[in-house]
Amino acid sequence: MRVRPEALKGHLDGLLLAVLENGPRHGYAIIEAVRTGSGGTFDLQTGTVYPALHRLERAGFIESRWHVIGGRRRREYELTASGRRALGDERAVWAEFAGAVSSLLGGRTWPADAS
Amino acid sequence: MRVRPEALKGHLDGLLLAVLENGPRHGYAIIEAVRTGSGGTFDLQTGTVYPALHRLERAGFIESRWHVIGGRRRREYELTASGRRALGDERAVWAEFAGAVSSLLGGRTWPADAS
DNA sequence: ACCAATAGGTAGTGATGCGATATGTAGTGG
DNA sequence: CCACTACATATCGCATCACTACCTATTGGT
Repeated sequence: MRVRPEALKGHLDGLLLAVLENGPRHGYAIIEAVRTGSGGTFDLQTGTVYPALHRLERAGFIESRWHVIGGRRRREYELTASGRRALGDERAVWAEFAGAVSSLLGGRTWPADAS
Repeated sequence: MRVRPEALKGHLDGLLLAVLENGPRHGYAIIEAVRTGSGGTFDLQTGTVYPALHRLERAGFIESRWHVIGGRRRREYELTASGRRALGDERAVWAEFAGAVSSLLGGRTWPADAS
């Protein structure tokens, strides 16, 4: 993780949903997709991802099916229709959040220096 | 707060430092600057800001001085040199973080750059 | 006298990502 | 046959940190 760990709080679910938008994946593959897709910025721990996946499944945003491939059990997660809507919401939230932070952080000294 | 509260985690300090870059402010004024500067997205509570300011002061990123203006006590916070460096770090961290999230979320909802 | 706005503050809570740890299979090197 | 590594899933306790709720106090308007 090249950024402070807490920074991800509140944004993880959206990332996981976005990865699953490109087709079903199992946990390990999701971790890799996030790592490569973020250019190495996010290197999630399994203790981060699996609880998050269970949470998303309880919320009805993803569904899972067990597979056994080469004697190795895999649980594949897939976006539900509800999850697709949630992803849309996440994108809107992110756009507003990122816009607000960027405007404050990068914002050149706006003239509202009221005194 | 128009975004989920947890979303701010890990990014608040940078916003406060950025506001103080435009000159010393007291707590209430900081809250207003964040609200207007974020276009209303971030409406911070006093219980959010004051502990954060104390934390930043303990870390040496800001300094405070008491004033009494019209019988009302105000505590004005000011960026230190160390805080200015920290703000630079925060900006770099935010750029990397936002880039990674945007790249994963895919939605090209967020302006590519300035220029 | 009362009340809203301003101004500063603390305590407790809850959500959640992380580190550590456990379990198990499959393949490789010695 | 054993050690080791990579793959794969899972759980638990911890620490962080913003939030809610609450408190005190002054000013100025009604």
